[in-house]
Amino acid sequence: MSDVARDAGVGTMTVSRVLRDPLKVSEETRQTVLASVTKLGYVLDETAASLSSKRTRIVGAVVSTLDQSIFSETVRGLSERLQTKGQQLLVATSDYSKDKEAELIRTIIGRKPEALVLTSSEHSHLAEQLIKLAKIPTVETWEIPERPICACVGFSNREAGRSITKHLYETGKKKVAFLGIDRADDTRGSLRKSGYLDVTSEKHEGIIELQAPKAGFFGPDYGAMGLISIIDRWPDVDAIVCASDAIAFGVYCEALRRGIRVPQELAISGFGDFDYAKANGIGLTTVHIDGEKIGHETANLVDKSNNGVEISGTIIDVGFQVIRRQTS
Amino acid sequence: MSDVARDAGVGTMTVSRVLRDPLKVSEETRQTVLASVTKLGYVLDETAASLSSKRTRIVGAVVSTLDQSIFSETVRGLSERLQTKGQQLLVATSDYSKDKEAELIRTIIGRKPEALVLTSSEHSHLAEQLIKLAKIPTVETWEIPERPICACVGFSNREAGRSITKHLYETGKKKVAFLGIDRADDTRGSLRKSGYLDVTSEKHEGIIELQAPKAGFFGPDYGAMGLISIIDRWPDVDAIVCASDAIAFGVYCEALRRGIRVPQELAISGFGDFDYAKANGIGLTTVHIDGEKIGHETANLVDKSNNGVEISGTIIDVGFQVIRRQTS
DNA sequence: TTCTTTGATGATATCGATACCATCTTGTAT
DNA sequence: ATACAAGATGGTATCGATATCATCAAAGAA
Repeated sequence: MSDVARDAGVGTMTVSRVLRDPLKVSEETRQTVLASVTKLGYVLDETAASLSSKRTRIVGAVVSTLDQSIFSETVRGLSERLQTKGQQLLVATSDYSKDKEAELIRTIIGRKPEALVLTSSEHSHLAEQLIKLAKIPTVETWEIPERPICACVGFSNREAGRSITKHLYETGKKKVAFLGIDRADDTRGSLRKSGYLDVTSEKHEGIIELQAPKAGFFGPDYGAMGLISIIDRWPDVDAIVCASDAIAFGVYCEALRRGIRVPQELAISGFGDFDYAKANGIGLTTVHIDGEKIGHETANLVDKSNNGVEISGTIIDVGFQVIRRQTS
Repeated sequence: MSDVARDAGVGTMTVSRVLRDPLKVSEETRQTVLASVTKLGYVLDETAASLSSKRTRIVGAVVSTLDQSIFSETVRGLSERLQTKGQQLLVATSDYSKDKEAELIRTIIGRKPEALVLTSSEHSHLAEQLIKLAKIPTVETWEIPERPICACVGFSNREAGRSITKHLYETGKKKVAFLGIDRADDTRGSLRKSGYLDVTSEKHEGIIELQAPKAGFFGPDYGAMGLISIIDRWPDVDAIVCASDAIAFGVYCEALRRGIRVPQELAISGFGDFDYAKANGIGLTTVHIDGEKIGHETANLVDKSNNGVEISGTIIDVGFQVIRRQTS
């Protein structure tokens, strides 16, 4: 920066102002300085700026996974909107592990982010402690926790589970099963299951929870496998609530292969409403979640917080929507 | 840090060593210091550390999109492996725009990343200039550019386009069309088209390139729309090479709805081999790319570069694989 | 015994920007 | 003509770690 200052014949503070707060500098000086900046190809060092100003302009995010489109829409929405506010996103993936999440949070806190975004709603004790100690505004997403750490943007996974299950019963189905993946630290998944149980409680039609991910195994594989198990154990099941669209997709494809008529013989519902579920895809009955909106609302909260607004306690419910398509 | 030093009764340098290079400190002192660290909940300030040591431990990545699983696997593989080396990933999405990419590169360079990863293979002049001036080791991915900026990890999209087109002809198809999306700055997509043209050149069966993304329009929608256009213009087309799995997916679903028999009446091929294309999904004939491997190899290169190895000129070809499934 | 080596530790300058305060000019009100 | 406000600019301490060099003790070699 002092090179630029020398070249332009001004002090470093003036250069700094031109780049950060141009209106505080006279039009003439500004032009001279900008000329030197481009001439020398100077790029401001944000590392030094962060240290000095105590504004890092970094927002940290720990997401469970980026593989399924489910969170990547949120990440995109978030990142996109943060960029317009001059903030940047530091992303890490926890693979649905609370311990890994805590470790990542520690690392990220070292960067002194101005906010932290999490896609999980339950955290290890260590993680919560770290966040509190660092006093970083935090937004939990994709669920509304009973006792949020700070703010949250999400919806009730349990209520969503209830709604979609009710829907299947309302179409006249009698034996509705649930198919999910049993991941130790995936609270949202089990909340959806709870929702299913709320509705089906006494009847207890059938629940299959496949073991946690095997290497090289994907949503559709679990769906195919799950359908086989269910038919095997409860031949009279006539509808399946799946914990995700990816699983539902597998169930649907396997049903097609076996010549099972959907939805006449078997109704299928998913969760998330990804692109392939939509009308021009397989036409899957599912629960629509606006992942991008979650990202946008989160970015708005972060921005508010940066402007000095206390966001702790804020709860934004983006809701969900049961969408009936051809599989029910 | 001086708080910790005081609490432990040592100098700040000793605390710094305990955290960065524990072997340089005696066992006893190390324990005392670590005790103070946990007691005070101290987390090292990476911002200050970066400024002082000139090692930011940040790697920047500008990806075209995170929506389609296509790049997110790469991002995951990259991020995962970088984390084990103590590096963190700063991600930004360019939405397939060269100008936006250049702008993002400028912002990221301000963070003084130790390496830069790009998913596009063609860049604006400004972007290349910035990278060269900043002298940041850069890895271009998902293609092997004719004249790489520095290093690259990818494969030949054109060759892949050729292979999949050949495959369709070899199954006995006579009229093979191409269906893609016309995005101004998507070089990889047009390389695949070139590959198709290499094989089909004189016959020129038919090419449909739909207009660039409309809001709320997704891969499957383009596929459905594209199939209709193709049938309309060239009723005798008996195979379609799609520029992506998402498009192929839309074509397949639309074909099902119209009662067109796949592959007897119409063969369909995709590109990418996403989860839903696999055996337990729709069983799509496609070109398999190991996105995660691209991420891993890229991380390895970045690591080498950090250890002083000059990576400029390195070309890693991860290849591709035509996979025949039920749609051809 | 003396000299050298090795390991552990500390003092201090430094990284590159910005916060804060001081200075100086110019314009306007009295 | 004087006083004062407002705008433009610069000097310097500072953010919190680390690089570098200095110091000192203990161990081993001559």
